[in-house]
Amino acid sequence: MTSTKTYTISDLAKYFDLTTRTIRFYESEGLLSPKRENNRRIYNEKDHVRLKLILRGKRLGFTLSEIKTTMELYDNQPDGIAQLKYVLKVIENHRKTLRQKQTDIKNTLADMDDMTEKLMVALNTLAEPT
Amino acid sequence: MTSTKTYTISDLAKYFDLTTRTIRFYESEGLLSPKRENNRRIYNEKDHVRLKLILRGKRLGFTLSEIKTTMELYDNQPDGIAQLKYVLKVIENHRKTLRQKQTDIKNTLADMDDMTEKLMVALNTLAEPT
DNA sequence: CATTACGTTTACGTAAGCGTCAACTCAGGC
DNA sequence: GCCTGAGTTGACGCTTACGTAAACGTAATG
Repeated sequence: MTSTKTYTISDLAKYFDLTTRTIRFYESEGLLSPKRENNRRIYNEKDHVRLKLILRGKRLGFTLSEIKTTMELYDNQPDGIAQLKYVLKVIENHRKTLRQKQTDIKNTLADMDDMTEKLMVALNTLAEPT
Repeated sequence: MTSTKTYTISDLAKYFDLTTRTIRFYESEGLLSPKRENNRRIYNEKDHVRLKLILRGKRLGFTLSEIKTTMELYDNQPDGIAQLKYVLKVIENHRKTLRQKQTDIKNTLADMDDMTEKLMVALNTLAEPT
């Protein structure tokens, strides 16, 4: 038994705090393709993971079609040498994008630290008048 | 002389690799408000910095209205104690969001490393047949 | 059997982020 | 005086990522 856990659409909706509408939309965009049982969608572990990855991608600011392209890239095991090299290149580009985001975050956090300090000083001088 | 460098709209467009349309759009959304000289927009250093911050926010996946709200928060020095505490709270929330993004990036990079290794192995076995 | 809960598709609506004319102004060069 | 280049304000169009309502099916429950 390879742990064949399944989920209904509302199971997933609750778990990820989404609406069922959203999940169906992701399917219509080709990001998910669950099995059907008399027309009801049945999701398995793989679908669960995919949805998790979709949301992670969204939090990072990627569009659904970018996320789709990436997942397809990872899904299809490339066969030829050219294919393999191509995928490696694409991944390297993704790495660059993510590293850019990392420095963006670092800088933003630094700005926020500055701001926080100034605010704390202002708060202290207001809260403790001589 | 406090270095009063100024820019035209196309100066900024070139520098940040945007269209002038985009810059005007940001202004119409209240994110920029350059001086005018006989109806021409004149941008100064502060505007330059703001635009840089806008783009950084965009790269991190924030909407323009989120970016606007944040910049307004940072611009207006809060006066009352309640105001100060409120701003500190908001900043703390932003920090949480950014930290979430940081772990998202870390996980994604780890996934990409896994993928890269598999691809390299496949590439080697293809490139060096016994 | 009627209700309730949960699911389905189809279709229209909307906000965000610009692209793309159109129609006009204004300063500088020849 | 005319052209050209750069700037200006509308206004319409398009895509993305869903919300929302309509109209219906199915399964379990009292």
